[in-house]
Amino acid sequence: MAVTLKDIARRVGVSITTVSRALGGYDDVAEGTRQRILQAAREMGYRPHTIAQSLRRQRTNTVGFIIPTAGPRFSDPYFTEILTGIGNEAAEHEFDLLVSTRAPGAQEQEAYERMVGSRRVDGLLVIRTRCRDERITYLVEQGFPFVAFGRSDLDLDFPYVDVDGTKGLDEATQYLIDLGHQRIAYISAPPNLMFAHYRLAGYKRALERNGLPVQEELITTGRLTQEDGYREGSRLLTLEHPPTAIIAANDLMALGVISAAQERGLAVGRDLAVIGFDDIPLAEHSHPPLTTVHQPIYEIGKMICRMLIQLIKNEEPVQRRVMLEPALVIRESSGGC
Amino acid sequence: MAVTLKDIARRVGVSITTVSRALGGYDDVAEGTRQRILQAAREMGYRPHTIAQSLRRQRTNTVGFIIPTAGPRFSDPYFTEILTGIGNEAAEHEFDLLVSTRAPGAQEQEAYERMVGSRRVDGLLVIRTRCRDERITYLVEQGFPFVAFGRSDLDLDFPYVDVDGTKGLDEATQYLIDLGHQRIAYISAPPNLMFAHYRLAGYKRALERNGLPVQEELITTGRLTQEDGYREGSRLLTLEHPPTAIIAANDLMALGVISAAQERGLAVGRDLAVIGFDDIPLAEHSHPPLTTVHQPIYEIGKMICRMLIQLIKNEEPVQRRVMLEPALVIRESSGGC
DNA sequence: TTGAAAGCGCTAACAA
DNA sequence: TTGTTAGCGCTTTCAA
Repeated sequence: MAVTLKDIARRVGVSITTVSRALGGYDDVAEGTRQRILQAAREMGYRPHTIAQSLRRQRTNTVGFIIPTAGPRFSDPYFTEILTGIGNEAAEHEFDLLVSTRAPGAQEQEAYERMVGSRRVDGLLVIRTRCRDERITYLVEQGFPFVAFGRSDLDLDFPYVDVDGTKGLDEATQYLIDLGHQRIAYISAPPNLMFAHYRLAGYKRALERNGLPVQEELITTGRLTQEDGYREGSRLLTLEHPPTAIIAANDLMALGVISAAQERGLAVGRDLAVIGFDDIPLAEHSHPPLTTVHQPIYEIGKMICRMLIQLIKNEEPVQRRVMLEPALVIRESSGGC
Repeated sequence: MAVTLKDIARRVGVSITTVSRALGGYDDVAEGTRQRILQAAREMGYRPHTIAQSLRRQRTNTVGFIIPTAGPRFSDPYFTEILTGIGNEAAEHEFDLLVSTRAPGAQEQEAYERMVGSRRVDGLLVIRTRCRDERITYLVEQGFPFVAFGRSDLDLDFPYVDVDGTKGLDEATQYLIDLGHQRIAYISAPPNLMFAHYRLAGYKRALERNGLPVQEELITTGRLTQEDGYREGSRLLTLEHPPTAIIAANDLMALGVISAAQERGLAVGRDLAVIGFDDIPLAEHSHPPLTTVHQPIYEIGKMICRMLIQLIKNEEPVQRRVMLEPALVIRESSGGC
């Protein structure tokens, strides 16, 4: 059976209260008593009963994270990386991490309501913000602490971290234009995702600034999977006037584009330039290595988790709205190096 | 403020106990009373306080999962997929999922002790079993419920699910031999992982059965990353007598091998055959599509989670030791189709 | 410096 | 069929 404060109290011959105080690090315990209690606790292998603490303190020391998965074979490396960041940061603060996996939709919303309503977590992490994001509306409405990765189009004030996708895509596009490309295609993300618009805007802005036409036939959409990148890439490459460069809204789709190009016997980097977004580890070791807009995914995971914990502890976070600069990482898939 | 049983009791004019019983679905509550209670609960938006329930019932309805991450940029798609399986199955049983992310080592062991000791979870999921696996020794010692993905070399009885890696690699190797390959290299997994040995044994068994020599220079090891696959692939391909086929212990390394081969101007599937293991979604859409030994990762996640929940609920699981058959999925990277 | 007592929200044994 | 009581393990007043 597990050791409780009661057991220690009985053994040392003091009250439960005193044991609690000694173990809690309060200074109104005589030094001798404290020593005896600490030693007994150590010898008996005492561990606080987190659940009991939570009930009493009305704080769970747990953050919740509902991963928006897309079907069973969902496996975007992006999520593992951000989860690692979140998990490691939580551990540093001795917070636990409660995870749910739900596809966007009714069940997902239910998961949010469950986590909030059951008071199992002190706060939530929301990633991949969406247009008119119901998760955010709900959490703001409930006054429940949360931090998002991504901005929102709602007129609501909430803490978030985001990467300037407009700037990232502008830079990527400009880079291709500087290399002489005139027909640059873009595979966008599902339009319900906030970042889809920012990135698309950056692509268009760069074209317009350089006096290049924004052509509808060169803009398409995929669901962020390698499969969709492959399919849309194939489609673009079989156009009557195919593009000489393709940018994808994320790396996974860019890798799909590379497959599509290679299947057609094109040498990526020479016959076709390809650029992605995210800089997942896979990007560096693809063939050819993928030029991409880097966002520090692991660090972002740590950051949103840290901000949330500060919020929970009522330490005002240093910054409520963090905007990070993306960085174009030039590798071989874009040619010109 | 959150609604409690007390609030409902006061409003309906009955005792807390009666409310608890009505909501708990017991049948010793008068139908009229029950209806009034249910309605009040609905109207007031009652949600049970999970933490309080846990403390009282001595059951958390939570399973723990400590993900063995390898560094910050850790992003094996394999883990997202198994996590999705675990998470979805847990949700079906109304169990929560507590996740930690720790690199194998002292901190990881601490995480196990913390989860067990703090009584935050009713059971644990252990994946990627290792030789003399300390996690398993500890959990068996503690008598703590857990289910593993992978066997162990310890003389201990515990429930697990595994895929017959020996058979999988035997089949893959035999397939290459049947295609006429004589020099087949193998990039193995870190030897502390249990599956490394099973798979290696399958490779050797197939060679020996066919009277082919097991050559040390054709057997090497990588840490399961694409980067290591790339590096070891490059090394193998620059041998004086390079292999005509390379099998990797997982898909990520196989993808690295493909990159290495393509960099050298080799056409994978024609000049070099490559086979992986896992069948991550990425494998299907690589260029060329990767021949690989399929294991149903998502289903395994669901299965170990289901078994654990049965164990926790004291329903004896149908099977304590499940061995799944792998299936060779032939695509273009191995040629011959 | 210490202890008694109350109570977080819930369940369950027992009594009525 | 319902209510009273006790208590899960802990923290935190308040009083001594």
